[in-house]
Amino acid sequence: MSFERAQNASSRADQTTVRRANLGIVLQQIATGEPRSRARVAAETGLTRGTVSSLVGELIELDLLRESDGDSRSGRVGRPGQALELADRVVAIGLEVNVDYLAVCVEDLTGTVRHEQREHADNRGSSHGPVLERLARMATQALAEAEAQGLLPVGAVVAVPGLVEEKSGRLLRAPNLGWTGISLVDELAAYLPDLPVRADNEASLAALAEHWQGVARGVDDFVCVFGEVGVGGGIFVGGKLFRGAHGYGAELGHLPVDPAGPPCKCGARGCLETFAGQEAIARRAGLALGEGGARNLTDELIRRAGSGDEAVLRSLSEAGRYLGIGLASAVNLFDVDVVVLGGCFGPLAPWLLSDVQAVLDVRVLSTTWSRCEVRVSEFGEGAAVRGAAALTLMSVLAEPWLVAELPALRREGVS
Amino acid sequence: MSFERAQNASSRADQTTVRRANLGIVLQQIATGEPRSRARVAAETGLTRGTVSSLVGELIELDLLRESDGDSRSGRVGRPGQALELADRVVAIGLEVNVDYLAVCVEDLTGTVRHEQREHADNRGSSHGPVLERLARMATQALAEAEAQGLLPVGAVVAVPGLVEEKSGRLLRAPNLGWTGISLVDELAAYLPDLPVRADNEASLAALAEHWQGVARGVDDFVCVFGEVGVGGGIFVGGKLFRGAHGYGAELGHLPVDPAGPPCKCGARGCLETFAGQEAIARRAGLALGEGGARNLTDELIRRAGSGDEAVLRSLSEAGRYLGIGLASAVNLFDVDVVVLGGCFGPLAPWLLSDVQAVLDVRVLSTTWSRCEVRVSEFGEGAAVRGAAALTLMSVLAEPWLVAELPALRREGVS
DNA sequence: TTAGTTTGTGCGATCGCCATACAAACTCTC
DNA sequence: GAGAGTTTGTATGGCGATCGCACAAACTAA
Repeated sequence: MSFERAQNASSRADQTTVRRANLGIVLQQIATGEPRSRARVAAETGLTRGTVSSLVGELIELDLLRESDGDSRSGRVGRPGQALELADRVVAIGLEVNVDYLAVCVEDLTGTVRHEQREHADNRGSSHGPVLERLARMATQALAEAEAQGLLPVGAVVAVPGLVEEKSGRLLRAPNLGWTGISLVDELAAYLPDLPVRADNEASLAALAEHWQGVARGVDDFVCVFGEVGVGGGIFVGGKLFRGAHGYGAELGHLPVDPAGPPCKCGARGCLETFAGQEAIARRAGLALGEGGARNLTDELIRRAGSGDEAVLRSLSEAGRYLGIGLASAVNLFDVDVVVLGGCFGPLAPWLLSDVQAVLDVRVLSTTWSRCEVRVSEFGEGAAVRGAAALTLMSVLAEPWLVAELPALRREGVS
Repeated sequence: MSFERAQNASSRADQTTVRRANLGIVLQQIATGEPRSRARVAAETGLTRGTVSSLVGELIELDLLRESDGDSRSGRVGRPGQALELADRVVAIGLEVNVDYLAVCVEDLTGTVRHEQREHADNRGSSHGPVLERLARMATQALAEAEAQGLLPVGAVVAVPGLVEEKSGRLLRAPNLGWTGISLVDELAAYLPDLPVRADNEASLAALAEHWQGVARGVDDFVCVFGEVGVGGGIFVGGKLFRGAHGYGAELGHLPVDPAGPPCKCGARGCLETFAGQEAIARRAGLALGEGGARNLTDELIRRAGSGDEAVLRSLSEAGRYLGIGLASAVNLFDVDVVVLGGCFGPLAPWLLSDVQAVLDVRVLSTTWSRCEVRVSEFGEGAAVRGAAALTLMSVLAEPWLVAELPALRREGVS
């Protein structure tokens, strides 16, 4: 229930609004770059040293900050400042349901992964009840371990390959899982008492992971494409995840890239997904779609491409060109200058990258003054879970006061 | 210099921040729908009646609000409230430079056009100096008339068919005017002392006009396409104009709609503009591109389409289909559910609409639960100027305190 | 005419930031 | 090694803005 983003529908302002905003500003300032003293934060934010002191005090109280113990001999004149850094007690839980695995991870505010687990599971077409129960068991175990270590879990987010209604947390449809209209958040929350649970699209969360800890760190505007069974997309604009009007935006997979192309299961023709999805690449190369699951398919493509299989190489090159076309649409519309290739496009990048880049160089308007840069994700399949954890962590950084409003349970060990 | 949008890079909060936010909230509340009493505003915003009183007092002082003089016999029990409504003294200046005309308009906060002028001019390839001087003369005259009527001009925005750098107000390039690297805002501001001047893309501003007073009034998320010489686009998301990362976004004209299509002057192939721009439609119908200017070309297309010219009808239908494809990209990425056809697509809509709608019905993902609605702009060529004025007016509604910080000149007649 | 209801304003309380002052801790210079 | 100079962090009073409450004003209903 907590961790809703505030201030969207601008509500009345108050002194507490000021306090909250400043708590967030101070925390985010300290979160970026090296540890800082109170005085330096004051200078950088424009707040008074006194005010910063007060804010920092509250943040320390909330276990979000701590004073570094290291000697702070700076060598500069004057009294040395007490360096402040992010505390590592507060953690977020990342969950993921995907076609052929379940995953959970526990990550702290500093970005360190404290626990990670991934279980193979063929969820394609499985009923959702048992799958969610199994995921919840993994989550409960992770929670227990975290609490045994004295960590403070403040929220969980589950990544799913489908459309999620932002507010209710309902999974509208997940074609590759075969699920429709599931009360995803409600069902999971029932297993995880006193922990705020949210759900989101896996591609959006993977994009978040790239921004938080991946190759797009520090980049405020970029577009991600992820090759999975199909093609997913996540877009960052202005340092924030772009979700579209209702939260179903950034659907790169069904961008029209060739109106005369093959039919897509969405009903249209020539969607990007019909050329560049993992299965599409394999099919167009004449490979039989075995039963082995997604991972094996990518491995097979890599193997064949590595050994010079003409059909596969041609299919990959084509996929790269169509990816370029689809990405050009997104890049021109959103006016970003970085593109990230993730999911199966990561390991396949050696055979895609040059085609993608070549098409972008021609089709991106802003190329004339700055070339659109293509980066390759360094996460394997782990991006979405990491992003799921990161969503909570970024919420905490932006709106630290929310942790103060968590269910009593969380605060027991502290006060 | 004023009227920059605040709070983007979240800055430290303050008591004045609270005041400013609440001023904006109260003003916007009163701006939407019917006039309201202070008490009702208080109930709707969550502020206290006392606080609202204080805020309203300041807004009246700034000539942004006034108490309606009309009898407020409501028929309900209790003391009747003093209805508050937007004042009509504060006005904004909209300017437009286009290929074959110059335009200026003066609009007040209530959305009433107080003055409007449009002059034919063949600016294609003209040197920018004399053109801007002529536009400035029109603006000065409009300002003089406004001040003679006791109006208070608070800002001017100029619409141009090209890429504008948001902060500096430099016009990077305007292909159809043949201008490159013009200090648009600086040059105009020199003619208009003490009046904040900004510049923006005509398509974005036209979209703003549709939201402010046009067919997209009350719609917070929509995409506009405008047919001019080429094709321009403007996108609204979350009630705000979407400009992309650097302000050059929403370029619908160069969306790839057919990778094998004809070459575009941007260097790529098969951009939307090569099928659906006014000139492209004419060219594909075999019409000679006469010297008559844009307006005549559209009229000619309408005339021929009306009389059943096969080639023109075919070209229009094709344009409609490609428009549908391009729009589908935008609609899927931004997840909007309304599309507006403007510019020359307005009068041409009878021959475009069904094709556009048909393609969208197939290619828009969310069609399964809500059909994407296509609306036709009711502005003629006037959308951009109106939007230019609206940009200032919407800024004032969102950030009323900026009016208090205007150059002394403006306030002379008041205090 | 009286009771009841709603509106708008005035007053003290509270909260949060700012400006200032001051003690603490360190470097630099003599 | 001592003192001057500098920077840091905390404490205190002032200010601004909202809130809660009380009260007069204005109107309806009986």
